[in-house]
Amino acid sequence: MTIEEVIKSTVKMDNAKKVILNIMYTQNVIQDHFNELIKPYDLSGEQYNVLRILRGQKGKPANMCVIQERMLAKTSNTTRLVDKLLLKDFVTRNVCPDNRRKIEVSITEKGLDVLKELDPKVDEHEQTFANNLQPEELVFLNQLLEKYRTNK
Amino acid sequence: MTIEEVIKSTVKMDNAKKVILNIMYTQNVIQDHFNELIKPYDLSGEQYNVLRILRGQKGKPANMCVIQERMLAKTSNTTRLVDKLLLKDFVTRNVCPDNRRKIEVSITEKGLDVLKELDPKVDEHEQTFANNLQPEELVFLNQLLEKYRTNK
DNA sequence: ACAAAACATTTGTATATACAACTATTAAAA
DNA sequence: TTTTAATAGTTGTATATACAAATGTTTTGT
Repeated sequence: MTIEEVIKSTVKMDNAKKVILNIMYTQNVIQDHFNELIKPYDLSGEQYNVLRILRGQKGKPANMCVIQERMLAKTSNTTRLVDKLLLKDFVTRNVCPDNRRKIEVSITEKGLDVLKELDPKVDEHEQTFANNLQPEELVFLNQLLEKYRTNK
Repeated sequence: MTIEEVIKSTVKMDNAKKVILNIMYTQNVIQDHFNELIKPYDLSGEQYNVLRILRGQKGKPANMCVIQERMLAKTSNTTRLVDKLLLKDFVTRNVCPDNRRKIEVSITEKGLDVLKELDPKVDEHEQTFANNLQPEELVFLNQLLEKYRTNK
């Protein structure tokens, strides 16, 4: 389905406009698909993202600002995302003893278990889309997107 | 900047994962850039989107469900978006005389004026990104994204 | 040592997203 | 014709996004 069909556009668009819409819409499609996947786990997409970042720390706790800078949506409100994860016992939160401005956030066993259970489903989610392209096309798509973002 | 640099990833990712992150992140970058652009106009991105759809009707009013299906984010709450636009006198809203379940939404002169003022800035926004690619690359990027979405 | 600046995080407010429940109206079935 | 089902839109609740202001802590400058 072309982007014109998706938004039922009557007028002709130039490629600059089409690319923007295609990226915005594709992101929406991916996100909707992913939300279906994690819905039974009482997690939002961004909460999942935070858990992934914490697991990536390999035992080392992460400060709020470290989490922030590793997230895709740079304007997310990390405090409140961590609040939600705390309520579900997926993370712990402690004041850093060396610098009391900082907060140390760590993923719990329970959090790791949820991620482990989700791992194969997330892989499948990624593959479902990726399978539509040839391996070389995937590489090229990454290159084009990175080039498209130059200086932004 | 590669997507690994953006999220400061330490571990190696396969291309299926990279593409998802690249699309999600690129969408974020585009949106942040666009939000900067419309901030002075007291419009959100989705509100702007609704106005664009209404202008595309060329005088003919649009029902709520028509607006809904033309939006990129298919789960947006059209009622409340139109509410906000009404408060700013950018649209009118009337019950459809033929079918009282339906609502007819139209863009006002004031709404058209805002769009007209924004048009060159939006074009520039689109070009800023598009200029990073060659014309053929733009075409190819569109094709890859559309193929990537196959059956979704 | 003290004030000012920088830093890390939290809180408040408005809007948006996601989704389920609800109301009203029209169309279809019995 | 009365009930049932389908359709169109609204409202409620929880979460997320965007951004500014506020709080508390540490660092820097004098």
